[in-house]
Amino acid sequence: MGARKGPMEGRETGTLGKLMALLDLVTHADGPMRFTDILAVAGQPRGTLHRQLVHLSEEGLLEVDDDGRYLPGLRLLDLASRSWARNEFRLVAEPHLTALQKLTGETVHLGVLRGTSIIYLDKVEGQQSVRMYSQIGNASPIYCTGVGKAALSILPQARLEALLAELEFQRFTPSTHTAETLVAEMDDIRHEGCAFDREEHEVGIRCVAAPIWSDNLSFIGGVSVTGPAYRLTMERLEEWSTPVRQSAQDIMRDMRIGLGPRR
Amino acid sequence: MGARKGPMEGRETGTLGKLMALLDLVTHADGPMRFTDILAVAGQPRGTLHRQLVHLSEEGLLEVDDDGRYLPGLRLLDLASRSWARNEFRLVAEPHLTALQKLTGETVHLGVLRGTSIIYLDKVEGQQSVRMYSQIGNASPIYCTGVGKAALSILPQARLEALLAELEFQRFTPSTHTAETLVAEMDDIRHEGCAFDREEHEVGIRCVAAPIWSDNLSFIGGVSVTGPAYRLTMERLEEWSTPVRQSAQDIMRDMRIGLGPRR
DNA sequence: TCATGTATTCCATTATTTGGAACTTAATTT
DNA sequence: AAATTAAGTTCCAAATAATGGAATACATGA
Repeated sequence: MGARKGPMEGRETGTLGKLMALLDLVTHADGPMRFTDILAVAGQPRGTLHRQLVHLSEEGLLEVDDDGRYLPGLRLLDLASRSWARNEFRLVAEPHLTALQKLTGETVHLGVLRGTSIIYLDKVEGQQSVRMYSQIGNASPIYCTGVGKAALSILPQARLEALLAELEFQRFTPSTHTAETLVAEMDDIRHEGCAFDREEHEVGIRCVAAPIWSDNLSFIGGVSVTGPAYRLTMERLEEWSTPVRQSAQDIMRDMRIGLGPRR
Repeated sequence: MGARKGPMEGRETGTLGKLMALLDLVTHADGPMRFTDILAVAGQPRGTLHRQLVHLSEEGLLEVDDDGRYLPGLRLLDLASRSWARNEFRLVAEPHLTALQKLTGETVHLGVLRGTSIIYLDKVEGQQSVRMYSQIGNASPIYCTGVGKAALSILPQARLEALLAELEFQRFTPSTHTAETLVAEMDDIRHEGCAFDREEHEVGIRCVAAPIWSDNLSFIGGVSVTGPAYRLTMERLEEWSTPVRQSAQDIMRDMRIGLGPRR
């Protein structure tokens, strides 16, 4: 296949890139990893890997438990809490998310397109079930979430195709899209101004989402209302598409004010 | 003062250390920074700084807005959400935090000692005021928070002194401790098994906290109940010191089970 | 004790980072 | 519009840090 050396050939971040790849590896694992476990999958020589792990640990990006196993470090929490607290999109959207939650009584999400994933930036639940923070920061597939499909719908054709080419479609439920059915639905979404998730990511969960974007498309996201299928019938979902679209509009309006005249 | 080259001389993390220092600088700033702003404070030559910023941005640790200003990147959120979701201390403690919140009706915090700060790992509020995630991940001073003082109280003398030597005492309220008054209170805390925050960090906020530690002191943290002074009279706080201490005990018991027999 | 799996250190070689200066681009003034 | 100043980017020889194979230390259990 192709003569290129590998995927992501453009990325040249030197030492940092290698260290971040390793950090990702350990962070995305199911549990703590011993040195040998990492050695088996990291494809680095012993000496190199050892020094890299020591450096990451000394910086607090990884931690070593009493058994010498490596796991994600708490320094990441501190860094992320600042990233989150200062995110302008989230700050502007917050009151609208709360209002939408009160109106519908269901869970409201705010997400943003990053690469080929949706990253959730905020979540407002009704009967606060104590599970705060969860979900926030999670990277979810773009092709089977409401926010993801809404985001796709406003991409210009070229960028859409480029993105689709990078996707791998995994089947989560019987309704999960394939490349073909996803493309087929795009026109509907563009026409309606909102996207429905009909149990495409998780059985028993439905959602309606509307896109949010900046004038120059330098960023694209969305807002959604999510809930169990027994409460969120398709009729109810249609009904709520109006307030969801309205929320998206309101957030966009406030962002323009917030940013002021460009320069 | 002393002949050492600088603080943290032991840390030798090469390229990573320099990049993380830069990441911290931008992340801890009040707002987005332009290249020149960073240049003025980073103490790095133009060429070097530029490449570092490009590398951090390509990895998603920083982002560049439409005006070319740098701010914390969302990659941090993804990394942190995994660090948080998998944190064993937090997972074990969670049901106990919820129980304690229900019993007292006030806000419950879980924190862990990291260096000279307390990092908050979880928070359970009553009338969930929608402000989820906030506070979690925040690094707070050790000498004027309940959890911080509780953690200090179980440190062995040598480690306590080493830590105190590194602290700079900032006066947040009229009741904030100085080095002397803090040391003086230690015996009380050790005797009582819990620490009170008598509006030492924020006027109008009181709290009672109990320490949590592992057998070998490889980790130290605490649990606390926090609330407004008008509700949390000192009598009420004394009353709740019992369930708080009990929660700490329960969490420690469950952690030992969770970790299993050491090896 | 010895055997075995695991983690750490060493150091000559190799690759990356460094930083001053030259260059490009954008914004501001005359 | 041209000139001036400021802001950001690129270049490349020298300095520095990362690499990786092999030797060494450490832990565990027969």
